[in-house]
Formats: sequence, C-alpha cells, structure tokens
Amino acid sequence: MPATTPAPPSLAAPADSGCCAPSLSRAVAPEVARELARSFKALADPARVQLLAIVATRPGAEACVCDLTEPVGLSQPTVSHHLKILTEAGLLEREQRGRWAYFSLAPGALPALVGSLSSVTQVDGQPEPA
Amino acid sequence: MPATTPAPPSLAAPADSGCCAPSLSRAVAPEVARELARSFKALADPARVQLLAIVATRPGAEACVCDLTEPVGLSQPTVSHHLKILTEAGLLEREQRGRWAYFSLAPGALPALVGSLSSVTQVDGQPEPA
DNA sequence: TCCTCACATCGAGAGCCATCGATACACCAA
DNA sequence: TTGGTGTATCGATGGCTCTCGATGTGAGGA
Repeated sequence: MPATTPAPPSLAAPADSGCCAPSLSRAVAPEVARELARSFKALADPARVQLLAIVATRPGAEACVCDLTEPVGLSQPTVSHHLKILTEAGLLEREQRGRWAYFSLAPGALPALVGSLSSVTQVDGQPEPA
Repeated sequence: MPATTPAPPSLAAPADSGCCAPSLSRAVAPEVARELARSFKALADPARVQLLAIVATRPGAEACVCDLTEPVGLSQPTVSHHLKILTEAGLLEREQRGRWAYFSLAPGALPALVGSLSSVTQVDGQPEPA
C-alpha cells in the first residue's frame, strides 16, 4: 500500500528536517540485543532446527548423538558441534548416562526466548493479527 | 539430575544396540527447517534486533533509514543492508514515501515465526513450566 | 587388563557475512 | 533543468562458521 502522503515523518519533526527525529532511540539496550541475537544465532542453522525438533518429538523428549546423525545427514563431529552450540545457548540440556550423552530440551528456554523477543518488539500483549 | 540408570536408552531399543533406535526421524522436513533457520538468521545479529526494536517502539511503528543509523551506530550502507535482510525475511515492510523509505513491522510476522518454532518443537500447547 | 564403543576436540579448508567508502539512483525543490 | 538529499548498490576486506577426517577421552564389557 504505497500511501501517497507527501512527507509527514513518523512523528512531529520540524518540516524542514524531513525525517530523522531527535533520536529517542535506546529502544533496546545493546547488551540485550546482543544476547537475543546470540540465542537466535543458535537457531539460525537448518541442522540445529532439525536437531531441536527431533529431540523434542522423541519419546521422552531426549536423544543421544547417535540418534541424530542419520536424520540430519551430517557427520558425528558436526552433530556434536551443533549440539554444543545449542547447549551453550541454553536451548538444550546435556546429561551423561554411561557411555551415552542424552540431550533434551531445556525447560522453558524457548518460551523465554520468545518472551524476550516479544517484549523487545512490544507485540507480547497484542500479537498484531494479520 | 544425573540419573544413574545403567543404559536404558530413550525408548525400547534392543539392549545390545545400546541406543540409536531405528530412526523414526523426519520430525521436521528439511525444507521447513531451512525456512525457519532463514528467518532466525535474520534475527541473529544484534544490529538487526536493535533495528526491529527501534522500529517497533517508534510512534506509528515505522522509521526511515536516517532514523536508524545513529541509534545502532553503523554506517548508512550497513543499516540499509540490514534492513534489506529483515525485509526479505518478511519481518519488516518497506514503503517508499517521497524521498524516504519507511520501514515498519510486518504484521503477524513475528507471531507466525514463533508459532512455527513452537509447532516444530511441540511446546505450543504446554510451555513446559520451568 | 585390554578392547570396544560413544562422544568430544583438534586442525584445516571452503564458503558466507558484516562492515565500510565510493558511487549510482530516485525524488523533490527552486 | 539543475542542485541537493535520502537510499540502494558495488567492490573489497577481515572475521566467522560449517563441515570433515583424524585423533583423544572416558565408560563398559569380556
């Protein structure tokens, strides 16, 4: 919808200045943004999304590495690498059980991430129906 | 909880095979995972998280490029680059208005992304209280 | 004790990405 | 038409990351 409004900037800025209001800014602290981005980076790989999904849909919601290499079609070191990233991001939990390392969804991690994103973008209360 | 269970794998697998069940897999289609990862990759940069937050918290929930360069502390070409990535990911909408390009949150984009993630990881119904 | 197995780490190579200055493009005003 | 201004694109560069084979590590079983 290319509205044909001439030039009224987002808020009450002097007509001359065009747009570029005085910069209220600081909508989100840089550290918060960095932390959020760090979490999303953990989700920014197809293999890791698949790993999360496979772990989540397993009976008991847990899986060992050998359960995961075949479905994602990657080598064992690579899968181990991705699992480490997911664990360090707090999305998975690791539990050594004998020779096997079991990975499970970290309870509440994803909802917390979603909540942070929502609060930062102010869409938590009103999910902006399409 | 480091349970000391000897070796009972996640589900009913033959004792000899250890773990590595027959691979039910296909918890999520590769294309779906790729698409989800693509969206999250757009959020996997602190500058882009900040941009989203700034746009969202602006009165009118829109901003032009010149509104954004200063708060994020990046050059105009770099901000333009990030905005393009967010737009191509469907998270922002671009509207040319005279000389200015206004960016606003794409309605429903973030909730949809959150929904996809939740359905893939099966945590939508039960948010797994910590 | 020795072997086997599951997993992590190491080191290397290839590709991707964030960032910038320079520049091109589009639009408006005079 | 000309000049000024807001944005997008281009090309280069440095850093990051995905991936693998090889190897190390620790736990169980014979």
